[in-house]
Amino acid sequence: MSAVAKIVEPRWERRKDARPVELAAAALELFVERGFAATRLDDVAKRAGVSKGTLYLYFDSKDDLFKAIVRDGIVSRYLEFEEQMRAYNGSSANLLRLMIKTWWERIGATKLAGISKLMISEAGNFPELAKFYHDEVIVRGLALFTAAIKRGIDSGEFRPTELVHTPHICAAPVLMLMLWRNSFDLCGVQKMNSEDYLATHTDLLIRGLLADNPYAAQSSHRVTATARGNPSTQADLLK
Amino acid sequence: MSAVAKIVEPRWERRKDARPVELAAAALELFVERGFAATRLDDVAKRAGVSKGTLYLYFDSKDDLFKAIVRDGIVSRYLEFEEQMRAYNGSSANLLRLMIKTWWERIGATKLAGISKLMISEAGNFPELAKFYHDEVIVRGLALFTAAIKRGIDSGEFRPTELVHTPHICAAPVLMLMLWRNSFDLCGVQKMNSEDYLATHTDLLIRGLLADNPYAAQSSHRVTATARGNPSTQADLLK
DNA sequence: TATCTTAATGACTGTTCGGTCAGTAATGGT
DNA sequence: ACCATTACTGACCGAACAGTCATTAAGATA
Repeated sequence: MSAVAKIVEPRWERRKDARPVELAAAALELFVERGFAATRLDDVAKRAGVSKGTLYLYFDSKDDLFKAIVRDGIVSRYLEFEEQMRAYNGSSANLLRLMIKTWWERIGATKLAGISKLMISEAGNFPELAKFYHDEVIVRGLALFTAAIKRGIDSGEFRPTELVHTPHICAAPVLMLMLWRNSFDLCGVQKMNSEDYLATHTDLLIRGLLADNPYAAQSSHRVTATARGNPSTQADLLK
Repeated sequence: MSAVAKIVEPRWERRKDARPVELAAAALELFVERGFAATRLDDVAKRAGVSKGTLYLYFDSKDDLFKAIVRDGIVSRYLEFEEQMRAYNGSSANLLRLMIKTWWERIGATKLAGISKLMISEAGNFPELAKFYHDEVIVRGLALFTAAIKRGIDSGEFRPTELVHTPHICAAPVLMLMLWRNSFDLCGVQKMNSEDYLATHTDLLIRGLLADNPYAAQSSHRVTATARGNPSTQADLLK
């Protein structure tokens, strides 16, 4: 009919390497939005730009897809993270700031944050996976906080504190923010300002931990005064 | 056949009033355990001791059942709670302690705590319900914390603090504990000690909030020393 | 250009589960 | 004791969806 040369688009491309990660990314998004059971694999495939059959070339089952997302979603990033924290040699208060900041930037603010919502929602249906996540993600994360606090206590910067639950308390507000952004934040409710929220948390936390000798009191003032995003302080954080 | 008088058990009883609450209770348990979509209404009915048909006499649909649970699960308890907090006239630190303690006893430690997990999981699928929950439960709860903190600041007991996010930080660890007990706690992981966890949280929080003048410093010491379940302090909490 | 390998498709199947309704029996009234 | 009312049952239906597989075509090889 037309004299114009017809560019024939191929109906699909072969992209053996890219498919699994694209499928996992699409699945994570939908699982977090709708929940595991309520997500249809046809929709996952569609979002990844393939057919459902393709999904089954790379994952054995819906469960397998879920497990794959959790298993290699977070664990991989830990080694580097742990090393970085161990190498830090500023004050313990600033180490805590750095940890929370880094956690937020590398995980909390990304799509990966949805995994924590997923695990909480589905722990009952995947007990062995929940155990894995607990041991490999939660416990290791808490250990970092424990080490940082202990470091502060040993140096006299922090007052002696119970070390079993305090790390949980350090993490809880960050986790809640991650959950919030994947639930209420989506639905017509005014959004949370992550930066201010975390600054408030960190200030309150450090103030709660500091020993109250004259030196600490001075330090406490400095921390409070510079907490709300003072650039020089922010720069200091990265060593 | 037998000479023994046969007691004929009725196959079922008419209990028009009890059914809805029993069904809602059974549904809440299963929704929290397995998630909304993964829960079969046959199982809900079975756990409530009725058939699926009966469920549909009292609830229009699965969605309706879910909404009913959320709507009249928590809201009803608020008036009394709010009044109690308004009437309190001890120190603001102890008001905060009382709030957290009461929240935990009345909701956190009960089956109702599961509702928060449910709402977080299902917010994406029920946006209007999430909005309702946000406005009627979360905002009102945060308002109580806001009022308590403001009270402390006005009296000079607490240092001046940002009031938008701080209430969230007060609530986050309690909420996390509620979530934890309905997810990881179930699955082979060592259980959290709620009492100690909350004591640690409260101590840290109050220490973070207190103004650091001589009086506050003294008070701060007292708080830390008596925090871990000192009976006299615990008794004082109830006015 | 012809041939071969295999990534990708999408129609199909079996099952699960939300929702319905005709029938049954518990109970209150007379 | 009989009837009228209605709470409750459970077999049934149809839609939705996880998982399969025979077929198609992209693109590598020579």
